[in-house]
Order: sequence, then structure tokens, then C-alpha cells
Amino acid sequence: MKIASWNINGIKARIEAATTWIKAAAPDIACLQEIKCVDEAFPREMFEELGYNVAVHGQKGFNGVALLSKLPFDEVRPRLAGDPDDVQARYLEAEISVPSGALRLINIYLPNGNPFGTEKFVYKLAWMTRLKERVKTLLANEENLVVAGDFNVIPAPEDVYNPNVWMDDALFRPETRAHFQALLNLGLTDAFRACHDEPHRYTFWDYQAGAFQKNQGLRIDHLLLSPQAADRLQACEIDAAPRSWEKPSDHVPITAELAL
DNA sequence: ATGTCGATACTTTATCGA
Repeated sequence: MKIASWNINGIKARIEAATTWIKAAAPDIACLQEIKCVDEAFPREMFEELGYNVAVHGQKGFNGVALLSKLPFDEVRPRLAGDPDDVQARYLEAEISVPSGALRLINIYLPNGNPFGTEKFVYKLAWMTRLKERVKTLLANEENLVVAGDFNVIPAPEDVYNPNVWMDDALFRPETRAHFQALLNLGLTDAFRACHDEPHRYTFWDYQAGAFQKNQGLRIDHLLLSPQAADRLQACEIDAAPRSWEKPSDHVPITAELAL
């Protein structure tokens, strides 16, 4: 099964790019982030016509996540536990029956957290702590678990073109990386790093300053796997092509092939 | 040094968030 994650930066602005890529790549499951629309405005029928079941957790203007799956959802659960006052649409969890058993899927748009030293950074770290708690609970089930999405975390210096410039950025702060490492330490595998050890492989390039042309990017979109899912990992690839299309998202899709 | 894009609103330009 092919599982993809892609921050599309606005579904309304990305309808053509999204359908073109989904048709060509034909993932079994796609996790979309930053749909930037309410549930009712998501072009559900468009993806249903391509053979997908659709689950949406959106909000007006910002954030928002959606799941596309060729197999039906057994359960869909929006919102990350741990803070009932958190109204930002950044988390969508689903259970899907696969040939090898159950697949638990978490689709996240982790808070950006900039600028460092503000409430936004505090919210980011608190959100990461809440995510760790939820993952810890799910890992106890010893099932296939995939945590996919835009983590807004640069895990290591080799995942950014110029680490020195990013030292005080919320995506690369030591506190952020420590929280990400704590998540991995629960027993998750970074699928891309399990398949590739070359540095400077990116999933995001800023729109500004010709960042893509200069290959000044970041690796911030990740697929993290439970031990059971990691055992079934066959490949993980970043598809940078859509970044050079017309009207691109600033992120590109990352996909993993799992023998589920 | 600057450079972009998407969505929103007391809209047609400014603001926010990224």
C-alpha cells in the first residue's frame, strides 16, 4: 500500500495540482494538510469520483486536514486529545482495515511555532507533548501505526540548506528537535531516513527568494512508523516534481510503500 | 536588502499566517 502526505497550502487554490498528482501517483491513502477551508467547502466529490473515501477536519481560512483512502474508514477521530480549548484543526486520526490487520493513521499539521519566544512557540511544544501522549497510548496496541504530516520540524542539520540561519527558528530550535526526538524515542521510525541517508533532501521550499531554484529547502514533512509498520516498509520517496508545476504548493508529497 | 502566496474583510488594498 502506498501512503502519501502532502501539505497542499489551500485546497481551493490547488484543485488542479492535487487531482493531477493523485491520479498519477494513485496512493491508497493520502494525508492532506493546510486545506484552509471548512468541511462543507472541501471538494469531497472530486476525490470520491477518483475512488476515494474522504474524511475532513477543517476550519475557516487556516489549517485543516483531510484524509483520502481507497479502503473505507472503520473509525475517524478529529482533534488531538489533551486540550479541550484547542480549536485549531490540525489532527485527524483514522482506523482502516488492511489485509494484514488494522492500520491506525494519524494525519497532523503540527503548529509552526514562530516566532520563538512567544505563545505560539509554547503552543507548539505543548501540542508536541500531547501528540507524544496519544502516540504512546496507540503504540501499546502493537499495531500498524503511521503518523503522517507536516511536522514543522527540521530533525537534523542535514535536513536544512543552511542550519546556522535557522538556529532561532521554531522549526529548528533545540527544544523543538528534542520534542521530536522524544516522539521517536517512543519507538517510531522516520520512514524517509530508514530508506535514505543522503543529506539535503527536502519536502518544502519557500516561495520567496527563488528558494526552489537554489534548492534552499527544508525536510519538515514526515512519515513516522510503529515497529509493526516499520517491519513492512519497502520504500519511501519524496516527489519534488509538483514544486515546479504551475501554481505549486510550497510543500511536495512524501510517500511510503508498506506491505500491509 | 529584497524577493511569495492564500485567505479574509467594515474588500478591490491591507492584514495575517506561513
